[in-house]
Amino acid sequence: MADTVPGTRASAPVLGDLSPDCTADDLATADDLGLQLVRLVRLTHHAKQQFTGQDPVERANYALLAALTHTGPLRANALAEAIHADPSTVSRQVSHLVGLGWLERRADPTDGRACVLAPTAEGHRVFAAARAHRTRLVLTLLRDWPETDRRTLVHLLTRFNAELESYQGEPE
Amino acid sequence: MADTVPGTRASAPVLGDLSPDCTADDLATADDLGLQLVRLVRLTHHAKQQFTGQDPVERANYALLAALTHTGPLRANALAEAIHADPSTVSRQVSHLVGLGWLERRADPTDGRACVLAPTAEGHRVFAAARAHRTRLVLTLLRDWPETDRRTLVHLLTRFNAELESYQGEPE
DNA sequence: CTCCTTGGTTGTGCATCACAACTGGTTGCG
DNA sequence: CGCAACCAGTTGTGATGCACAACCAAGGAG
Repeated sequence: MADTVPGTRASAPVLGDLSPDCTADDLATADDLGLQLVRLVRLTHHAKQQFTGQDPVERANYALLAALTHTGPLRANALAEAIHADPSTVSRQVSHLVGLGWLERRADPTDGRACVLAPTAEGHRVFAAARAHRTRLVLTLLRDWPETDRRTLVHLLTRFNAELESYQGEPE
Repeated sequence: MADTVPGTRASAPVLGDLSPDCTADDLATADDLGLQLVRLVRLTHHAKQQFTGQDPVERANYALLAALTHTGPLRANALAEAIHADPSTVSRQVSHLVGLGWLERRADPTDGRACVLAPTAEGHRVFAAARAHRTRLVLTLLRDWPETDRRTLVHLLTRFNAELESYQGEPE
């Protein structure tokens, strides 16, 4: 599936100067991984598109609730940073979720201007339901996989995410 | 990193009715995978954001070129289907790429109204460069990984993509 | 009291994309 | 031959999601 088209891959000429100390196999692996990552993003995007409307928790809102349930209550700016989003974006989404009654603004006792954000009981419930829905989908997709493979994928993907995340902190 | 917040996971009560024949471990794995997938999408999205402008090949254009170099020349509709996008979107993007001289419209000999799309030499060159750039990034991210792990990740991710893709064809 | 810092919100504009309506070439049937 | 159904592709329109920047408001230092 990778390099059936001549002149396309051009590994040697184009990629040859990437790093002196990596083999052609290394390059091929990295190249494939890039390919699959792009494909995954496309596929998930498309999947989200299809489920729009039927799932009550929109994608972005989901990220907010997930972050808050993971780390506990956060201030708006901290939340924005946690999900790698702009504070303005988070602000609007928070307003929305507060309007739905899924999120609660509590005054920070230590700083009057700050708001600490936390999911309400209803927020927790809705989020858990959405999460279950997602998990159900994953289970369906992986129904024929041996458990070890699933675990391995999770493990490697987690590590990859960590690499990516830390890289974004210091691109150098 | 997963379930440190009590009351959040709620695997047993919430996810208990997913499938009778899967263990709690299965659930936890699937749940984690869902989490990591969402995280990955977010991270890659953010990364794209940062590189916007410096990379000459925009994300969508990249997908077009990738599909064409993979499968060979395609008609517009076939291309749209290949990348899971709307024909209208593809049409505009194609116009853009043709304007840049990276894509070529050839009349289909078998059907006068159809256009077969193929990258130009320059298109191939630009795409290869972008691809090399991406590969370089992946190599950097995985520089400390053993090669076997990289291979395993690619393998499992490819399979996962295949599952997802075929699932989208027939959601039932 | 004043100025500066900091947390958060709103204004504005851009980019992406899908749905739907439309144009024009193609083929089949009377 | 000519009209009708059809199909490939394009354009109009609107929705969405997001970031940058300007803007308020609440501390805190002097």
